[in-house]
Amino acid sequence: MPHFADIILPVPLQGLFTYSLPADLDGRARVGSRVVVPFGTKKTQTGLIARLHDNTPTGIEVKAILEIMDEQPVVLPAQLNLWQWIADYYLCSIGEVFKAALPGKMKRADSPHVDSPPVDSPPALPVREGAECIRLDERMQHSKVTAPSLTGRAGGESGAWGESTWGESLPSLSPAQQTALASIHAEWQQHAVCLLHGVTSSGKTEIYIHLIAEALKQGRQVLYLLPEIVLTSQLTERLQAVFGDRLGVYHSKFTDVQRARVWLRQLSDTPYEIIVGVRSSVFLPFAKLGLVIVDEEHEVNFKQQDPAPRYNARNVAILMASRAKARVLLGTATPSLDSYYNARLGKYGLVRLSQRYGQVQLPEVEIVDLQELRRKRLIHGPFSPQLLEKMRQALDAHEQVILFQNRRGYAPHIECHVCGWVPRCPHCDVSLTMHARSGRMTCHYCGFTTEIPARCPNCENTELKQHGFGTERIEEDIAHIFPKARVARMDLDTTRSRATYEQIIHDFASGETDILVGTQMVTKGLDFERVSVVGILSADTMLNQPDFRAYERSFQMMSQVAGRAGRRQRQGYVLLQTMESSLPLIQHVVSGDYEAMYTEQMTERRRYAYPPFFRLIFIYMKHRRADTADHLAAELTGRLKALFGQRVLGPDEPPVARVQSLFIRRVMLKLEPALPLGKVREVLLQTKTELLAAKAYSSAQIYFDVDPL
DNA sequence: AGCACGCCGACT
DNA sequence: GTCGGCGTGCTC
Repeated sequence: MPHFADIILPVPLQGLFTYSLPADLDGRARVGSRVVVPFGTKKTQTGLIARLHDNTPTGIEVKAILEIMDEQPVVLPAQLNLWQWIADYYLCSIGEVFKAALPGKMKRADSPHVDSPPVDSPPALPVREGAECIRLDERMQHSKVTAPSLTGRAGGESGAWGESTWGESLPSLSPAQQTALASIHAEWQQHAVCLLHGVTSSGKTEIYIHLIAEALKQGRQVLYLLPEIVLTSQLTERLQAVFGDRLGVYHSKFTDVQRARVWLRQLSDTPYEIIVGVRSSVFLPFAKLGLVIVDEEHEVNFKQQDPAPRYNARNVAILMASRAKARVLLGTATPSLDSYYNARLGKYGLVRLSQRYGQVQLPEVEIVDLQELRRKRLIHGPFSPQLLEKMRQALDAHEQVILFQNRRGYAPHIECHVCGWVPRCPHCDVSLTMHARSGRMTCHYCGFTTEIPARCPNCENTELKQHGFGTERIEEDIAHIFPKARVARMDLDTTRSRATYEQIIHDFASGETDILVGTQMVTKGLDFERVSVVGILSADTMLNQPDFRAYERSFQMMSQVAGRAGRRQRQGYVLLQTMESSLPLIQHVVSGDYEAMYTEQMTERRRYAYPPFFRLIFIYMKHRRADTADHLAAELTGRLKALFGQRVLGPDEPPVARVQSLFIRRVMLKLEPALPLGKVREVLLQTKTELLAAKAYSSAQIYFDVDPL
């Protein structure tokens, strides 16, 4: 009988914590079970058993585990290994991974018992909070379905989704799709990962459905990753029509209880065979993973930005799949340079689908030269005469329009007409964005808001000048220009709740709105049948981002939003407004030439030693005092330069150098792929620990962003 | 990250 | 006289 347990606790501290196992509990202790332990000054904290052993720790006062919450593990050994890999690779603590992985409900010591999942209830159903709590441990009692779990249907109702039913409802494939499907199989003979480069509207989803059905037939599970929740409803409907209740959905707009249910169900004898979810679904337990689909694989959203773990779910999924001997399909119309490079190198298979489904033509893209229009004084607001004319034609023909402007709010900057005063966030180094609807100015970094002043606080002048156009302003202007058109706006401000964005999408899909104005949300893979015109109002806001990926990302966003035009029957029309009409990248968007963009960008990446040729690690430092942040950054840079030489760049200030009253400094590490990461990791963590141990820097924060996006 | 301890400013 | 600011140190 082991006497000690090494516990993972949800704290940003390296390592595990050793507790003693009281005699009355030791028979119940399992690796992967949750425990309640005393920690620090806190009475209780929920942790997870990572290891059981008999090595008496030295030099620390060992406390005893208070309670074991589970009879059976809630985290599988394979998951624990994955957590450790994530912590190592992304330079964070395993406790931070634990925190991100487990649904909140399952991490709380005060409510250790989760509603047991009624085996058949879909997670989307509203849950009666506070309904009778069944012990988690009893969940196994629900799995008295005699049928084999993975090959048969999941759940207790009879017959509705028997094999013949769903087998017959598979969508038929066009010759091009059939060829692609066969090619994917062929590539999978050689490569675990296959990249499906299929133009927008080429029918990738039908191919996915066939692949899913095949995996299920082999008794394996499928993980279908999507970059964003917005996309789940449309897709879920399509998949549910084929696979019914064998499908589970997992994302953050579901309640904790719903997510906990999905988790527990995946541990039961009757798990969902297909999980559709956003990045956090890579943390779910899979006993028999056979296929991972990463849809829109190029999306930045797969990388978690803020709190740690700053992991890339696409890459984690690929690793997971390789460990489970599962196949991976990366699908997109605009591959990330990284994935395309891997395909070119022969690390991934590559399959192309260059025809649109049903012979629909790719949209015609017309460049609108904003410089010329300004010079000739032919444009005042955000709309060119060409765009307005196309919109008018579309509306007259009862067709729809999408307008893409990658800025929310009303006006990104306002300024006193007389003295030049600009309202700024008191906590961050940014100017406030004006939101007209709420009558307030808001910081898009920390959420600070304040009323729009009636007069300049500096010179008392009442004229405040607005610069630039956000989606809110676009929406308002459109309402004036086309008073009869029904306009909707889709951005962070209008989609706070799941219901509202589903409503917006539903209304547009069903033709109840004519014009959809939005931020990058409208560029994602949404299917609308009657969109004939897409307007990209300002390509320049994307192109001018101070980021080496700005062009790659601009190409992706513009190509994706262009792909929303003319999805059925007729050719769509895209107007691309830009100040830099002669830029090669703009030409590549017009000609839909991914290869040209790839070749051009890869030349730049190679020349300046950026990914995919080099691996990047950003080291961020934050402190409430600017001088301390500077000193720390200088000290860290000096130490790293001594070890890594030319690979260290900086320190510099990120584009927004102060957020939430903390000054931010940044050091960039460019590492050649051959460099062993284990050693680098050790050195970085060591340096961090040493610097934070110094009294001057003890209240600073240091963290790493590995493979930043 | 929390959380408590501890040492200096404006308040009933 | 004390409430409370956040600097400092610790967590098996």
